[in-house]
Amino acid sequence: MSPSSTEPRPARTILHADMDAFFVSVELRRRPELAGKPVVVGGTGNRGVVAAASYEARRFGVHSALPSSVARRRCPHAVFLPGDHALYGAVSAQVREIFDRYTPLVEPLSLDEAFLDVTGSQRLFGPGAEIAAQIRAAVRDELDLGCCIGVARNKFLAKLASVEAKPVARPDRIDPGLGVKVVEAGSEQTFLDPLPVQRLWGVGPATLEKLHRLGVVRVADLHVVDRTALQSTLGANQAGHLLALAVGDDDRPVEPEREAKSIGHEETYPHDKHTAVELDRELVRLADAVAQRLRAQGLGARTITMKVRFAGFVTITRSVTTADAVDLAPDILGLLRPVLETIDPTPGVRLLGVSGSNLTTPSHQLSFDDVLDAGPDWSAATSALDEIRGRFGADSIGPASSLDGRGLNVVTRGGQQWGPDDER
DNA sequence: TCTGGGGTCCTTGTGCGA
DNA sequence: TCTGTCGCACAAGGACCC
Repeated sequence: MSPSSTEPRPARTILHADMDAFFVSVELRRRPELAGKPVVVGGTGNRGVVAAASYEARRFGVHSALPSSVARRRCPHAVFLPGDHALYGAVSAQVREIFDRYTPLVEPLSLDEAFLDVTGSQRLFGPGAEIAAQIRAAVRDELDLGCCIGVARNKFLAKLASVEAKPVARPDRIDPGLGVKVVEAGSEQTFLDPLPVQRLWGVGPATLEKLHRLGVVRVADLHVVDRTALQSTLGANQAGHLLALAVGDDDRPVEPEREAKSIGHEETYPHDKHTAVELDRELVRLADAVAQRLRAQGLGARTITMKVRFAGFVTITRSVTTADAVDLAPDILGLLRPVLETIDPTPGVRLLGVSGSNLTTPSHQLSFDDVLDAGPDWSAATSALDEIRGRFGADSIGPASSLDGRGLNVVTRGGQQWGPDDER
């Protein structure tokens, strides 16, 4: 037990801001004629998924992560847009500027969500609910976008509150929602108890199934469940986590700067790949993309992981850990090629991925012995590569062995992030 | 209906040295 | 020398999040 757990914690005021159908709302700013219509942003191919749906599309059961093919069936008259990640990133930065006016403690969760700790801002701007209203007004007036904000004493409650503040699409109408929802001190349990248990952070389909078997359907059920059974079903860690959330306990701080723990790329192909030659070509592109991002952040990876998803959706990962961190594509390839050779591609591979973890500073500085050794100087060649890409764009140059007549680099953010186009 | 891409965190199993 | 155990690091996979 840490000393702090026996002392009363200072009360905090946390906001969770969540943009309304963010990607769709950004698209509507440049295509206002689509306002009021079902609009879906996401993968356009048959293997894509929905990234965002307008509330008009949600009335037909279209939601994020739904396969695009299903979305088209449910709402054939919707307008489907491929998405523009670069634009969303730029608008997200503008939203962030508004948040920054109210507190330096802003923790982005994604392009369209953030936590704000406004505990120290209230003397200047008023209570949390007031700050939330000011932020909403600024986002609406300056950026022509909607957002909902939850206000509570911690991140977990604030996030739940923002969901309660959101508009709701029903088959016959769209309820506009509260916009701002405050969970007042002392009312937390009344707020939590009736909620379905899957609203707790960390309860997905698998955990929900286990909880249902224990008779836990709502948050209130966690107060009376047999704790031994809960622990043996979920493990002590997850059981403790859920019991704490069920009484509204969450002391995680708002962290403005979080360091990445892994950097990776993966790609689903419109048609399965069946040969080692094809997979090797894809591996070259992925390794090059990951290496490029590692170098851009001044990092190297000690662990390199390859992910393979077969036609039947069975997914395996294989990783290699080295003493020295790598940030060059040839080094990553050198580690992964022997692993790839153990994979039988004949059943069909639908996805290949490469990621680096155990991130640290790279260790490819050449020693005198390396220079004497007549091997290729990948470090110098890669620096030149990065410079060319910096000046002429990411597609301007790439490894020749990755060429197959359809472009040089992997599809990165801004491309088909939500699945492949059918023709690719 | 058939499942993206970017991540994080946790659990379990295994190998190894003390 | 053999065996058991403990702690640690790593590998692999699962679950979850947006």
